[in-house]
Amino acid sequence: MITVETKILQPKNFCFGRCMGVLDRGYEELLYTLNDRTITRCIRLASGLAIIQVSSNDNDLIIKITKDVIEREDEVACRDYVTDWFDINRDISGFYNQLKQCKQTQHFVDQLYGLRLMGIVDLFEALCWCVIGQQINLTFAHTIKARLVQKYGDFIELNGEKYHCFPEPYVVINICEDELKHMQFSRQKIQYLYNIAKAFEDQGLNKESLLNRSASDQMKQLLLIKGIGPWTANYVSMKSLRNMRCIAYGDTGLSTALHKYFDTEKKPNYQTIDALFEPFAGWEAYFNFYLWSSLA
DNA sequence: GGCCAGGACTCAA
DNA sequence: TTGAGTCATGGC
Repeated sequence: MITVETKILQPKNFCFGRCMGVLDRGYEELLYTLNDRTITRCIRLASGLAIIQVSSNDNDLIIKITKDVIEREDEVACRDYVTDWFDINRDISGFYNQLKQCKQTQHFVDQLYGLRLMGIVDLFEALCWCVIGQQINLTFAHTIKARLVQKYGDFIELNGEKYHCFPEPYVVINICEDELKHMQFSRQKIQYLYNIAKAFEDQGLNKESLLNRSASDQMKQLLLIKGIGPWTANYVSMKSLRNMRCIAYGDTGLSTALHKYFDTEKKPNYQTIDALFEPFAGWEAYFNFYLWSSLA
């Protein structure tokens, strides 16, 4: 194993610590570890698995890459990964301008300054994570995800520590149902996970082809999979496909935040939500994300 | 013990 | 197209 270091210039309106905070919510999590202002995780490159350790100084994000062999394209791929993960290449000053116009939420600009819409780069992982988290509490959702990752996710070791990736679709398809039941996945969730994995393996679903389609086509494509409903399609569009015009309608956290800041009903309907999001046209996903983050 | 949780599905009317 | 029932288990 060898290690090389590369850097990304931090954009304006960026705060590494705040971004890290989103990842550090006290849940059991095998897909990354946080310590000493560094995030470490395993990622899957075209040339194999790599470990990246992301930290920051005043001007840059610093990425240490550890891998058996590191070519030039691996460095580029790692920088691309982190750029996507932290949503680096987006100028969010337009969002902040809108936020300042809204008296109920203008304090977010200070409270959450520099926070980026942290992504889930791997589309398959994003979809599975949504299904796992549907209608169960997040603590338990993390627990059963960790069981799946620990048993079936590829990993590499660094300093005696294992770093896992989320399992690939062909792996998930071949896990027997009893094993998933034993991990306490419900029958419904098991079928939904199989459906997603089959869409990737048998029907050629992948992130690159989806990104070549319009946002509404992306939604239609995702909703064809049994187990993917409006909430999941919007969440994944926001976190993985990076469509900034998504709202997680029906989300309990979103309802809680809107009730808190705008005195809506406890579960506001579509019309109410759309009206409140209207000033944030083009930044709906960020507004949604900031509303979530403000509750943490 | 009861209600709720980062929902989505089926089925009836 | 809308509403009730179902899934399924941990956290509080």
